[in-house]
Amino acid sequence: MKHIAESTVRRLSLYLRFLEDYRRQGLETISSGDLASLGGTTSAQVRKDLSFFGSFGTRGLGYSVSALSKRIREILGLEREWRVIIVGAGKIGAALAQYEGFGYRGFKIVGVYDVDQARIGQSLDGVIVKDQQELDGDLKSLKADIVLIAVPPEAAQPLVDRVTKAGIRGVLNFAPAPLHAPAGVTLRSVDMALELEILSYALAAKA
Amino acid sequence: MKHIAESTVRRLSLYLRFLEDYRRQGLETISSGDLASLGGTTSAQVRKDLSFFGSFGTRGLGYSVSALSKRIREILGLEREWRVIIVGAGKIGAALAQYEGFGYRGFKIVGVYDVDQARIGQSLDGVIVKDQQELDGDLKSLKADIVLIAVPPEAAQPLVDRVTKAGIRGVLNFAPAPLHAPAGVTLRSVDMALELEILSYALAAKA
DNA sequence: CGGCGCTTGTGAATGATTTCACAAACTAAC
DNA sequence: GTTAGTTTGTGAAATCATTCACAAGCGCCG
Ligand SMILES: NC(=O)c1ccc[n+]([C@@H]2O[C@H](COP(=O)([O-])OP(=O)(O)OC[C@H]3O[C@@H](n4cnc5c(N)ncnc54)[C@H](O)[C@@H]3O)[C@@H](O)[C@H]2O)c1
Ligand SMILES: NC(=O)c1ccc[n+]([C@@H]2O[C@H](COP(=O)([O-])OP(=O)(O)OC[C@H]3O[C@@H](n4cnc5c(N)ncnc54)[C@H](O)[C@@H]3O)[C@@H](O)[C@H]2O)c1
Repeated sequence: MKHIAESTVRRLSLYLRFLEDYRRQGLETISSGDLASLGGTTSAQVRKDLSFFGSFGTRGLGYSVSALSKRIREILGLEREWRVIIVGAGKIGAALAQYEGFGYRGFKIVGVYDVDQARIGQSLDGVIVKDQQELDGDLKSLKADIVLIAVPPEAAQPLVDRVTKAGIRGVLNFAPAPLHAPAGVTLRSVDMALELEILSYALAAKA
Repeated sequence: MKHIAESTVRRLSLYLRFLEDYRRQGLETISSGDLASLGGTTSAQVRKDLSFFGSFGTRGLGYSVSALSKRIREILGLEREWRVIIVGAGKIGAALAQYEGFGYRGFKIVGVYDVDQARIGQSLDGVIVKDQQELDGDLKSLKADIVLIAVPPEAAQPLVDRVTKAGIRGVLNFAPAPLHAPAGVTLRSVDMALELEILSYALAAKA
């Protein structure tokens, strides 16, 4: 398969949301134009995105909501369950652990870890916070696929090294630190302060 | 000024972090190669990014850490303070309200709002949660520049309409909903479930 | 003070992504 | 069954972003 741009994958994920809204409304077909106006893009963009993976539509009609949902789910790897571990049960880690938006798409929180004795033992939405010393063993025994990093920035790189050594191939980081992972590991970062700075740039540029 | 790509702005913001690390270490100059290896890009990319705004370096030597920091701060609009209001004092809203990473860069939380009587009156790191009925008036009296949306998805679009009507021109949204804002308003969304789905795609594509 | 070595700044080239534009394929209506 | 009206799928064109490659500028050393 040819390399697919991240922007395309991001949009596919959005299209899936819109498809689910349509399904909830009982609609059976959707056109590239509909998907485009919901997603703030163009119909040509939608069709091009889908065309990388095949042709799923019916000319004159559009796309079957259920068939396209299913296909996008397959493309994104969402037909399976992904087992997720959160490290750092502080403010953001706790919020993530209790976030319903993950479970809904097949991301299951199977463990939460911290160093702080005061936090260990706490229950976060059914998951008990465990001591980070148990992390290395649990990564394997719990068959974790993905680790979310919610520890202070200086603890983030050692943690990446640790979990990748244990075989983890997907990491989503929330600490504002420049991280590096070995080849074969996908590491993404969400940086909220950075998002605000981009907003700041846009606002400052206007004035 | 020519239009600057978001990817460039995002990198500038990263460079600023690295410059601050260098300053903390007492280093006075930094080369495009240094910035590049910290940021996982190339030295040509760094120089090109900076060249959109002028030429700040010294050939043979590199960039003055303090002068370049200052210049990037100006470019990003970070010499001033931005007044931020958070709407939704739930799990993520509370975490954001208490996040130190914002204040550090001149983003000051001046108010937090909710509908839930149980949450109103709570103190989050010094800021008292107020009733959302007071929001419209406070947006002006508190001179807010930016609103962070941390309410359930269905409440997000009405909120965008409301705050933009009150004159807000910058919105950072955390709800997984497709939002639209009038022209002149910069609206960005952070969507964590989407980030996990992109990760899912990458992991699934490998296997 | 002259030359060496390093690093910048930037056009030109390449590569990636988006948009355009239209033939082909289908539905629905009559 | 024919036709009018849609909407897809996709090459080609246009735009946007990154990388290349190198002349020019500057510090430093002798
Ligand atoms: N609070 C937010 O809204 C927010 C937003 C964006 C990013 N972040 C980032 O997320 C990270 C956590 O932020 P927070 O606000 O939740 O801070 P926090 O201090 O509330 O939580 C950090 C937690 O990590 C734990 N920890 C530290 N080292 C650890 C280790 N080696 N192993 C396991 N656990 C460890 C601490 O005990 C603490 O409970 C920081 O890097 C922060 O910059 C936070
Ligand atoms: N928890 C997370 O980690 C997380 C992560 C990503 C995104 N989100 C998104 O952020 C939003 C909030 O999530 P949460 O987990 O904090 O949920 P939550 O239920 O804990 O918080 C939502 C809060 O918003 C308040 N609210 C509802 N309508 C309001 C209105 N019109 N005005 C003011 N306040 C209002 C509620 O009273 C509640 O306190 C949701 O859209 C969610 O999808 C949450």
